Order: sequence, then structure tokens, then C-alpha cells
Amino acid sequence: MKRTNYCGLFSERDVGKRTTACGWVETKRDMGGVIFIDLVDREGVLQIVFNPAYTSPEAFALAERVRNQSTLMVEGEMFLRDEETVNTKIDTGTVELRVTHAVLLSACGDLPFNPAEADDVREDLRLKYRYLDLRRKRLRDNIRFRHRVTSSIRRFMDDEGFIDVETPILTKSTPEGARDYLVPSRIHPGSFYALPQSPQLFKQLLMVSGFDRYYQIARCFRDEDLRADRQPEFTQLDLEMSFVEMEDVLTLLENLLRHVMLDVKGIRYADPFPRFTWAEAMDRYGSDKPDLRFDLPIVDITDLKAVSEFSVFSKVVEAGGVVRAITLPGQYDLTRSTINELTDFAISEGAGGMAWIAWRPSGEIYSILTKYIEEQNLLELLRRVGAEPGDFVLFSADKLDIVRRVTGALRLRLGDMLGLRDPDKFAFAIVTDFPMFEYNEEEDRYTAQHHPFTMPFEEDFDYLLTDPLRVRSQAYDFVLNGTELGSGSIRIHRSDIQTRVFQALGLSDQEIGERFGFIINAFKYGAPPHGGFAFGLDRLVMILAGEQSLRDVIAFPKIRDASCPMTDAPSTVDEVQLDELSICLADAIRPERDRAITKENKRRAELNIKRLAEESRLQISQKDEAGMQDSLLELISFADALHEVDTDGVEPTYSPSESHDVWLTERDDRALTAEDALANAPESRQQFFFVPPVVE
RNA sequence: GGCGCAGUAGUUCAGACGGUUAGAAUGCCAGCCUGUCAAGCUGGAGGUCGAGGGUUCGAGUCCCUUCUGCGUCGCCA
Repeated sequence: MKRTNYCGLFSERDVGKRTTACGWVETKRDMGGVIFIDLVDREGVLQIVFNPAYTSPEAFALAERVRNQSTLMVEGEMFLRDEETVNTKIDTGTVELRVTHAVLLSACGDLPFNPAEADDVREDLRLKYRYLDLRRKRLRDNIRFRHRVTSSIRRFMDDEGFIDVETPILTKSTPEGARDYLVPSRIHPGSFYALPQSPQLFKQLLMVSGFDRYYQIARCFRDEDLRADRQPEFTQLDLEMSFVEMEDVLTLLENLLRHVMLDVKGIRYADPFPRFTWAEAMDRYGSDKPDLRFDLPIVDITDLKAVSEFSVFSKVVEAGGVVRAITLPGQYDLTRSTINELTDFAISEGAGGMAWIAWRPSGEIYSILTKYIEEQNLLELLRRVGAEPGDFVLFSADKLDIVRRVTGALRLRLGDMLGLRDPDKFAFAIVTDFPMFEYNEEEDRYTAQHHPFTMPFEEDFDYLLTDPLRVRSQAYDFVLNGTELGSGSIRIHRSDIQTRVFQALGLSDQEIGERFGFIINAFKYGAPPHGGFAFGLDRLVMILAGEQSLRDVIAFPKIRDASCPMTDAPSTVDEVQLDELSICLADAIRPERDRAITKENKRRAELNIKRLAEESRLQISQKDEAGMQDSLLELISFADALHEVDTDGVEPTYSPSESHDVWLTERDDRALTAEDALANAPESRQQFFFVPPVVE
């Protein structure tokens, strides 16, 4: 079975040639005497024509009854189309294959939905039939685009001397970070592997081993709740470099992203990627992942005279808070309801309220603030925030972290409102100097903001145990369009510093030893200074492909409850498997599992032995009835179990008897002696199987 | 776990104030049709209005409970 070419790749060069094409029936146009079929494969569409003038009667009959999404192989001659029948919408629109012979390779049954026009179909249905869903051009294009991104990355990493090394999927659970996916060990009852949240420790150990430059397109697992941009298993480009400083890693990453953007999007970036320290990003954009597709900067006005004149502001300042503003150029005429919506939104983000100024083009300042603030001070304020007549200015005053959150959220909301978040624009940003720790109120301890292997700034070493919140780390993020693409850091390569960081996180010496002993140990045998990065490949592809959900760039994604509608994973397993793993389920989830048993009980009720007995003209006692019921149920469940058995690829069995079975065409020609045949008989006499008498 | 949106034919959707037999498009089945390209025309089948309860003479529509999907917050070093 050979095709001449992909459907979508035929051209006028093939005209006049004997041609074979294979593909899926996308649409059929049956004119009665002539039938057109759009045959598609991954490369595109080809029109094939059935006409009794040149098509065999069998092939024509096939074309009449074939249904959409069936697979066909057709043979015929390629013709140039008449000028008026050319279809400019498809690449092969100037030619058509006139079919002489056709084979139905596989018929398509009733479709749950038509993949040719499935863009609006319910997502859960699409995911249940993901193989059909993936026939859609849009998804196919996404998956192929993803492949282009990964190959571009691999080419770059290769050229830069990085070595692709695989790291374990079955590994050790570590207490920091996200919830682990656990895998029970059969050989070590009660012990568990964890699936890696990232190859973090292994890549650091590869640096200790001297590989110098490592990368991997690695699957990572985190057992946390899903979002449109978050899957429980996802893919990272993971890399690590030795004998480097932060600048080296940032330069490499920037070059990588430039390379990829040019490769897959044809976009060349003239300027260096904008860089901010964490504090700058938080102050100017109210976020550690600023969306730089638009400006709308946040401006601090805490020190202005105008602020001290308005008591709502001045009280905040006296309490150590800040006052900040965002200017919307040309938006002086926002409606009252829009302003109210923005105010409600600010309040929902934690603000107490939202003051604002509409500076009319006439120069009139329209605002409640004019009642409290002298005009000259108000003008100074407007100058500070860069406003001009015709602009709208809004304010947030509160504690620093609240103002950052509120202004950051407002800025994005305003960006959406004004249509500034252009999906065709790709704005990168680099954020550095993250705080080393943050305080976790729930656990009443500090946790690492990046991860505990991040090197603090040397000048902050002394605060590690005295004032952890003051410690900055040599960590950095790459941000694209307001989404965190990934993060990295220079790592700790000295065991003494690593130990102090663990102590700052509140880990006891014993915990440190048990959980991380191997890496602290490794650093005792000569470790290079090293640093690296990991970025979310799925997210990068999603943004570049212009999709809103990771599910549209992953071939077989999970849904919101982390399950897979197609395979029904995760699923319960039988007792035998659990026993082997020394696992017993909590009482609380038993009822769920006992559904199978309920089914059994239902069957018991349906099984009317008395009636069976009457129909068989048998008289049975009550005791026999119960026994019979049990035996029958046992038989039924045995049949069920047999039904479940996967017999694909199992050797057929043979009967030694001479009798013919019309269904069983295979024959076993081995000669069988009587001894062989009776080998398992409980009792045999003179080559006969002895059967004890049943009826006296 | 909280909040929001959605659930009506295989699919995508409409369904006023609660009122006859719940509609459309598409798909499916049958018939017609030799140049279509989202082919067209004629006819037909197809519904537990997510499920359960309530109010009512009467519920797709109102009320309560519940299930499912999506989004969002918590969570995600």
C-alpha cells in the first residue's frame, strides 16, 4: 500500500501521472452522476473525482456510500482543473485526481462530533474523543508548531554545547514546594517514590560531575489544582551551566529566546530585553511578571504636598503606607458606571476605595480631590504622574503590599479595557533580585520564594538567620506578555551556606540530613559555581500559538479535576494490586469502591433461582437454592473477569480432538499418545478415563 | 473549599409573562441530480429539556437540592 504523495502536497507537476492517494474523507459532494470528495491528510486537501466515465463501478458505488472521516486509498490520474473549476482556497486547487479504483481502508461510524467543523464543540466531548479532536486543523497546527519550537530549542542548545541528559522519573519526595505525586514501592512496603516536580537536584549533581552544560526537555509533575495555564504534568526546558554568573545565564536565555522567536515567528528583537529588579517591577507594574505589551506605569506620589492635604491619603502615609497613581491617556470621559466598576474591582482586590481625577481637555479638573487639595498642588501631582489635559488619573493609597496588588490588578484590567493586550505582540521582560524568603502564615515559618538551592547575595549572608525577609537571592524570571515563562537562579555550591538556608527555612538537622543529605554531601567533593533555568515549554507554545489554554497545545491533556476523559485515568485498581503494594484504603473512600459490590447485590436480586428451577422441571430445596445462587454468581463474575482479559496477541489454543469447529480453522497436527491425553486424569484404566457412576 | 458562567436533538444553539404536539441549522436515513468545492432540492427519523424534589390546574421556564464542565480565588518552592 503505497501513496504517491501526501494529499496536500500534490501540484501541477503531478498532472498526467498515474497517482495513488490516501487520506480521510472530509466532505463529499454527490451530484448523482459525479461525486467529489475532499480527501485530507496532515498536509492538506485534495479533490478526488468519481465519474462512471473513468471510475470502475465498484469504486463509484464505494464513493456513493462512503461516510465522512472514513479512510480511503484511491488510484487514478491527476488532471489539471478547468479554469472555472479551480478552487483557490486549497493549495492543490488547480488539480484533481480522477479516480479509477478505490479501496475503503476503514469505515467511519457515527461521529460524536464532526472534526472538520468542531471549533465550538464542548471541550469535555472533544477530550473524550481526543483522537478525533486532533484531526482538526487548528490542533494539528498547534501540535506541529510545538514540534517546531522544541526542535528550534534543541538546535540552539546543541550549538551552544549543551548535553541532553535524562534524569529519573521515579525519585525522592522532598518536602519543599508543591504537593508530590507519589508512586508506591512494591519491594519496600510503606515507601514511596515521588514523580519529579523538576529535575532540580539531579541537574545540580550533573554540574558536580563536571558535565558543565546540561539541558533536557523534561516532564515535571505537581499535584496542585489545575488552571487554563496549569497542568499536573507539564514540560520544561531545563538547563544548567557551570562556572557562570547570573549575567552568563541571562545572556544565554535571551539569545535562546531570540533564536526561537526568529525561527518560529520570524520576529527579530532589536533591543535588549527590558530588565527590572523585583522591587522595581512590583513598584512600577504592581507585579513580578509585568505585561510590557503596554505602558500605563504606576507612579509613586507619596511624598507630594497634595497627598498631605487629603486626609484619606495623609493618614495612610502617616501609618507608613504609600500613595500611587495610574494615568490613562485620553480617557477623561470614562462613564460613571465604568468608574464604579473600576472602584468595585479595586475594592475586591483589597483597596479601601479609589480616588480619581478626570482632567478635561478644557483644563478643568473634575474630581472630588479639588475640594481638599489646592489647585497648584494638584497640578504638581498631575505633572508628577505625567498627565495632560484629556487624561484620567486613578489612585491607590494603602500599605505597600496592598497598593502594589491593587495597582497591578488595575493596570491589567485597564489594559484589557483599552484593548492594549494585543495577542499578536510578544513582549519579554527579565526580573531579577527576588527576595530569598517569604513568610508563610499558615505554617508560621519562612519558605523559599524560588527554591532553597538559590544563592543569596553575598552581602545578605549575615541576615540569613537574623532577618530572612531582608535577604535577596540571585534568582531571575523570564516573563512574556505578563505570564511567567520560567525562572532560574545561581545555585548554592557550598554545603555550609546550603545548611544555613535550610536552617532559615526551619528544617531540623535531622530533616536536612534525611531529605537533602545527598546533595549537601555532594557539595563536599568539589562543586563548581553553577546556575540555570527552567521554563515552561507548554506556556511558551501556548502564548506564541495565540491560545488561551494549555490544553490546546498538549496532545493529551488532563481536565480541571486532573483526570483524562479519554482513558478515564485515574481509576481504581483491584485488591490484588493494592495488596501487592501493602496499601489499604481509608474507610471514607470505601463506599465509592463498593459500587462493584452493590452491582453484585443487584444481580443477586435479579437471579430468580426458583423460576429457573421450574423452567428446568427441577425440584430444589432451599439449601440447594442458596448454594446454586452462589455458584451461578461465581460463574457470572468469572465470565465477567474473562471478558475483561486482554486476549490480543495471545497464542491460540488447539484442540487435540478430531472434531471440526467451523470457527476454529487452525489445526494442531501434533500426534498425541493416549498417555499424553490422560496425563492429568484423576484415574485412568487401560487408556480410558475412569468416570465414577453418577446414577445408581 | 469560596465565587461566577454553562448544561434543551448526534453537534451548535433558539425557546416572551408559566399555557396546544419543545423549534432552527447542521449531521443521520431515503429519494432526485454529471462540475461541485460549507453543493443543491424533496421527504423522514431523531428529545427523560443534566438528575432529584417542590410550588401550580399546568414547569424547559419559578423555588430548593444535587451532578457535570469551564473560568477564577485559595493552592502552584
